[in-house]
Amino acid sequence: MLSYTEENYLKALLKITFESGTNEAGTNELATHLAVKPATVNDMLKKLKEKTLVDYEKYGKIRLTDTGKKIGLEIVRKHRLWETFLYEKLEFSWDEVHEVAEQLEHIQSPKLIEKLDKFLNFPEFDPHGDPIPNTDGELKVQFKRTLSEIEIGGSCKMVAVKDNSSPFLQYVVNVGLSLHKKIKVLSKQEYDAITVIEVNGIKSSVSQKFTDNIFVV
Amino acid sequence: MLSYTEENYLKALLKITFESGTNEAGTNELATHLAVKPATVNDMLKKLKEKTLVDYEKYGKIRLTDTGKKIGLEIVRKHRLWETFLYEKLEFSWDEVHEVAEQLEHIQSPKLIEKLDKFLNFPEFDPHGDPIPNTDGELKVQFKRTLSEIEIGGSCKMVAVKDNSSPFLQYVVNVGLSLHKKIKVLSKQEYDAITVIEVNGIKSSVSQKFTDNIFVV
DNA sequence: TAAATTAGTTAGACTAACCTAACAAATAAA
DNA sequence: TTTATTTGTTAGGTTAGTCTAACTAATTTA
Repeated sequence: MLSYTEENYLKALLKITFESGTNEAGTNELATHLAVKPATVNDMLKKLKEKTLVDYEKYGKIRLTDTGKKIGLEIVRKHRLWETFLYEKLEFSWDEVHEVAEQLEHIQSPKLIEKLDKFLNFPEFDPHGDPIPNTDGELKVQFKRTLSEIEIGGSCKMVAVKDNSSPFLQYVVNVGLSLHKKIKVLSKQEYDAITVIEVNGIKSSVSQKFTDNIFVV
Repeated sequence: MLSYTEENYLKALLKITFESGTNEAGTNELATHLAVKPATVNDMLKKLKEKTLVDYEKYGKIRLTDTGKKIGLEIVRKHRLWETFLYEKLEFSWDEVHEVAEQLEHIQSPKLIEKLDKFLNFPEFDPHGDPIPNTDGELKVQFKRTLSEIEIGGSCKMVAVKDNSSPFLQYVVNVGLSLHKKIKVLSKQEYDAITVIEVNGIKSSVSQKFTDNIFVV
């Protein structure tokens, strides 16, 4: 049985290594992610290595072992199922689900998660469009691009967000967007990539930062 | 913000002081309840006193302050709402809900509890028949007696159980009983108080220990 | 390639929650 | 009312997870 803290380290490592593409992470990087000091991470890495959850050598890169990855994915599964529950059943808004799910993901009860999954009718994606790993840690990968990649005059459908922070999600809601909404790209400035999009007939000008964080198909 | 552990101390104190009738608890008593050593309780009492959650003097009795009681009741509220959720929505059985609710009761999110309460349609009693405190810590008290107090030939309706342990609850299910079921008391041995009851037309012989732990009206 | 910067490590310290062992106070029993 | 028992306290120690400060290794830049 892992502690709350150990679980958080695995989850953060999963995120970092996945996003980096290289499957590797550094001490400082992980420290920043977890909002602790590098020295603290160093101590914890020794413990995680001892438990064969990570692979790492002094001054080397950090990698998750298969077991570490599996446990990390279980936590992600729990997190995303809880987010779905909060959003669909308890009427939480898009930007409120994450914080509470951060706590709920640590509840230890395999039965609870199975039952919750069933209660939610085995969802494949959470309210942010992120795939929910199944019991074996497998997840549906959907082909997707960022809104930035859509050519002028093109149309697409929003399927996920990259940034899960409240300010961003509230901004998304403000321009009339939500999951599965259709977006038209009307124009784009050469100079600063400011893009004019149309959602539900309403036009908005958004930045590159914004379009980079919207996933579409 | 209280720690998980501090919350458990308040909850245990609420239970002990309520059940004793005197509104007081002792160090050893509390230690037994929490499965820790008296020395540990002693340390924690100093901290709780510092935070004005308990009243106590060296070698004296432990009493909850109004604040301590209020917080304790909030935790009981959360615990019982979660039990109701697990039982009614996720099809957990009677004897499985407690353990998971012990974890869920510590999730910090007032909004979550409000929403859950609404989702469950503002229940007043949990699956064991225990009253759920409202936002102000008030709870519906229902007049009730134990099954032991019912005279021979009498009838009654089960409204709650006193013992929440799995073995007892499974036993209750085995004799065909559940909340709001009608019970007939057919006979009772003078010598050892073995009682023959009838539920749904099925007769069972049960001990005094059993009848003491069934609440009826 | 030598100096500067960044990344990672170590040692030593702190807090919360627990423990054991020894002791003191209060209560019950002889 | 003295003794025995139960109950509660204290002192000192442990572990997990955190920190700071000082250090070393690796990498980047001039």
